Amino acid sequence: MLKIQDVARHAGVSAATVSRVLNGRSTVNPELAARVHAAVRELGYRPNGVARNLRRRQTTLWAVLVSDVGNPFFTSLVRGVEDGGRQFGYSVVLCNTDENRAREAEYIAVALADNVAGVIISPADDSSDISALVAAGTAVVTIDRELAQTEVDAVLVDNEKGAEMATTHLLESGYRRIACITGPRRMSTAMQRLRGYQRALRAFGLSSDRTLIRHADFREEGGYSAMAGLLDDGVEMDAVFAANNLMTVGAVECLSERGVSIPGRVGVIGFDDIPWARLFRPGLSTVRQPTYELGRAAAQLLMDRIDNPARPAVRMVLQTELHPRESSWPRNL
Amino acid sequence: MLKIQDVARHAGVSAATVSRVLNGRSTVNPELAARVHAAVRELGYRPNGVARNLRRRQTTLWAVLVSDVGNPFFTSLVRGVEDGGRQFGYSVVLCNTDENRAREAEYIAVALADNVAGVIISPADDSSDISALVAAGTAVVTIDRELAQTEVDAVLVDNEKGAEMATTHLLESGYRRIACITGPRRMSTAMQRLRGYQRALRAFGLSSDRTLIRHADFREEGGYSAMAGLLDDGVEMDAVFAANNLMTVGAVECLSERGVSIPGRVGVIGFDDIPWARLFRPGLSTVRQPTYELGRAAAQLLMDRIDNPARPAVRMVLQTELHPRESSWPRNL
DNA sequence: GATTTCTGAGAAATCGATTGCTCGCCCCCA
DNA sequence: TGGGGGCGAGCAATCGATTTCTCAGAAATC
Repeated sequence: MLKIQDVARHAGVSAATVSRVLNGRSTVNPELAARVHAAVRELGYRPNGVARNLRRRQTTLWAVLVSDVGNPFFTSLVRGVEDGGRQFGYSVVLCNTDENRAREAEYIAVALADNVAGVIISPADDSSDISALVAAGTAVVTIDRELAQTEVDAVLVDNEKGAEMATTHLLESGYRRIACITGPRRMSTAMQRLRGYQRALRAFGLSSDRTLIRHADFREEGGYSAMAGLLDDGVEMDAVFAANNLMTVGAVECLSERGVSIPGRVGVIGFDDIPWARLFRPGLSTVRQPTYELGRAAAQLLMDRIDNPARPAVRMVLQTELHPRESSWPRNL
Repeated sequence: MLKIQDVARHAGVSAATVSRVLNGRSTVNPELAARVHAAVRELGYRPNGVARNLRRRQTTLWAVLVSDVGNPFFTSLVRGVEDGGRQFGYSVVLCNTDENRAREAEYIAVALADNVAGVIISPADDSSDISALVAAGTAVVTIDRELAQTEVDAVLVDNEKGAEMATTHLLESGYRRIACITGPRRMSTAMQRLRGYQRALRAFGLSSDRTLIRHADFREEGGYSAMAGLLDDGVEMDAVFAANNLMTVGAVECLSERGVSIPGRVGVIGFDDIPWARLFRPGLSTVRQPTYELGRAAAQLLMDRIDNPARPAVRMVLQTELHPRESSWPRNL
């Protein structure tokens, strides 16, 4: 591989000048600059990024930590981050944590060792430890989920409002005994969506019934077994609100397997969209989150933070959209 | 940030010794080693990866270039690569090329500048230029698609066989006028799947009819308009084989929009699985590719290649699986 | 007991770019 | 004409770890 010295020699200037020409940090005699550019072109020189990173004490790398790109929610979010990153000249290192605190800690250690310029993280739970990043002065943006302790930039959706919309939609469609399958107690999104559900019931003059509420793990199996539990317990219900996409799918699978007709006997709505939900049988009603935009917004915030480490933390909240489909078809009242 | 010198001072040894202890490349007096370890623990020292990378002239980074993680095929594949990479101590930089040669070239340039240890690439087309990588001695594995010119490791699926299976399945289910919506002519997968389709017809004693064959772009819109074209042209057909997941979805959308019943009037089967295809209306028949395994295999091959740059190129072919569902329900013969 | 070999630790070079410092040169003004 | 100021280019230090080289002291051999 060629080094800057080779270019310098070829152009008859010093390495410093080559560097200055390539980085444009200071004025250089146009004639010398032209010679440098010519030399670069002729030799096909490409600066060694690692050396540059060492000297600058900054890389052009971002780490994005999510539980699993396999979840369409994160797929689209990561894509948003990547597009944003590319626009600003950063590459994105993909880190799947599988909601595992140890894995998360490991990736944070790698991010620190590799001197990444910034980290976008959807914390495994509300007490995930990002203090090492903060201490090292690495730019951090949390996304989708909130952190209890630390004061960092956050990009969120209005979970409470979205869940309220979903539940209200069911209520207005004539459903009255609405079950709620939400996520783990230690996850901000799960609790906010539960609160939205309860608020909608209250606003409708209904009291919330503990037996209708289940906490699962935000995974397909979790949704499936929570649904199975509701059925097995003989809980009286005519609809279910599932607090994320995978659990919605799990719940639907359980219902179809047991021959419970949707929405005939149980109406269904899920938080977060599912790709091609309209092609499902029945078409699944969902509350769509702006997943791609979430990623783009996080990228923008991270960039801002890198440029201005001192600015106060921002909390950005995006809105959801109701997509009613057949699974929550109005009841005959 | 602490440096190796600080640790050395704290432990009362030289920096070289600290390095040797941490990397275990040479024997060190156990007592000194213990002191070093203690110092590392007490200070919370973490080696600077960038400096290490510069000196070693090797990073612990892989780049994975795919057209779009948003496509469930690549999502799962990338996840496989990431899991494999993590196992071997590599982080994965995600690069979405959107089938765009310029974008691809850009990412290759970045990979080169950043000295990544290896690249896993699904080339945008069969003449994508990876010569710069090869020239620089970077380990490369192509995945999913083949390259016409270069001799590099490749992980593929048996596209021809899979397409043949799909088509034969339709034939055996009583369909006779089978349309084929395949991808661009410059993509190996598209051509192989088309050949498989034709082989199945031939084996069944049917000649292949040019009007039944359409080339689209492997995207949802492409599938949609190819399907629309077939209908608008009044082509006589009773089934359609779509050569990838997104085009299958597009074709199905077109059919449902126009009220063409599946499989009543047109049977459908698609190459490559779709998440939750069984929940679609109707359940979509597919040929499943082992996407995650593809990624894992590529990771393994890349690792092998890094360890042994001289070994001859390997071509690994994985098999597909037929998943018949309602959309290709047997015809009344 | 003297010489050679071996072991292991420290000193210093190295990876390749960036950047602070120095210095020469030119311009301008007194 | 001499001195101050400004600009631009080169030298050399620097980023922080790894690794080669060197050398002291212990062990081994005759």
